[in-house]
Amino acid sequence: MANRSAKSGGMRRTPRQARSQERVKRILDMAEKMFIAEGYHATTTKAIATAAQVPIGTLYQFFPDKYTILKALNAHYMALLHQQFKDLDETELVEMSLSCYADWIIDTLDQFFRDYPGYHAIFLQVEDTVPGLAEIEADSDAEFIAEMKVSLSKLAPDLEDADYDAIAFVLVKTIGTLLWISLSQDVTFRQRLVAETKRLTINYLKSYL
Amino acid sequence: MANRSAKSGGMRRTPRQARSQERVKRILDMAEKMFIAEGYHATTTKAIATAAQVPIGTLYQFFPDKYTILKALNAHYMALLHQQFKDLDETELVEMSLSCYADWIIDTLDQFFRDYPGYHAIFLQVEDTVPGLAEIEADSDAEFIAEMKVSLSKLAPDLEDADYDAIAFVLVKTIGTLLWISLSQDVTFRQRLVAETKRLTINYLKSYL
DNA sequence: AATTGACATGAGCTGAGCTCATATTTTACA
DNA sequence: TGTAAAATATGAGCTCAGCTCATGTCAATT
Repeated sequence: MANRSAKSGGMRRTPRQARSQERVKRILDMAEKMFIAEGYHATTTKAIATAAQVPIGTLYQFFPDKYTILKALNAHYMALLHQQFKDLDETELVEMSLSCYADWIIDTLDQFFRDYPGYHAIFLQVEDTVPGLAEIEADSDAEFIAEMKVSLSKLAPDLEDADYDAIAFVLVKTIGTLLWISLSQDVTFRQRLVAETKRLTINYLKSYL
Repeated sequence: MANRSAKSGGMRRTPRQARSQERVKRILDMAEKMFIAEGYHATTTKAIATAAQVPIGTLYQFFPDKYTILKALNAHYMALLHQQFKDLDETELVEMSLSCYADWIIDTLDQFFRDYPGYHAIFLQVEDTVPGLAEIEADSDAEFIAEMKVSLSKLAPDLEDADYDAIAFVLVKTIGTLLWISLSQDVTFRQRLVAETKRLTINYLKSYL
């Protein structure tokens, strides 16, 4: 795994000596393994320190808090992902069609998720701050999806059942996400996002007619 | 506010007597206020109990844990949202165009968010399990958006700057969300979702040409 | 060899979530 | 109305996770 000790994001003290750099690396590696295996919340800082063969005090000498360990892992994964996308800027972009560009972006992200399953394993659990809340929200979405399926089959017949499943799933998740995010934007951009959500939705639906 | 005491989702004991129902209502009302004002994590169960003028033991007699209080609030909001959508099924759906349907769905959700700002206030903070992580992820997305903006302006000139901003924002968030969610689905549906993401993206982009 | 600053250590502090033994109130029914 | 059973009430205090800090050891620089 790549050298992480150079990263200074939020760290309390940057390890200068070789031995402490080694220790920081061990802490991060063990934390990653344990977050994947047991989950972020179930993994205690004491357990990380023990697994990394480091006293708890040493861990806190470098990391001000438990969060920062997770943030360091996130930064690491994000750097890996950025690396994947750098490749395009190098090649000739101009000759590419929009379709190709879209394909390339999506395939690259999809590939990243498959290459680094630890990213999903860790941050899926982190999302679930409140044990069971994510599941409940998924159930709630499932209801909306089921309702939209019925509406779609009336508004646009002649499609396969699997199509309605896919379309309703995509729309519920997409619309929900975009409008949710729009709430954190300033008014102007917020209204634009609502308009864009409609545009996105309508053009997607039209492609099925 | 609507009667919540009837909800039994995850509650340890269903209050039968009027006095305890009143207390449960007070707990939920105070919890909601405090979650909005101070945030979920910063609000302690002791503080909720004190504000609701109820001993801590009483709170835990009805709610097995702090999470369940939040889940009850979520269920309440989701019920309100479902209520909004029920209206459509009543009216004649068949005569509606797909465009109208999309508009209606999006406007309704947008209106819900405006009608109940507490929902966003509470669950935005809950998302931020790890203080600052959401911000970091937003920053990371901002980088991707900036890069995509450059690519788009090369692939599809003749658009306003604000257009590139909106398109890149929408695509980064949408593609990221859909592919992320797809990881939790079974293989068949997962592949379908990747295909749908491409379809969604391409049709949206084409609408700008 | 000495001085300075980086590094090491783990007992123990803090405070949040939650329990449980005991007391009181309400309900059910003869 | 009396009484047994069930529901409700209570808060001191337990557990345990995150984190601190006083006291030391080691490494680098002169």
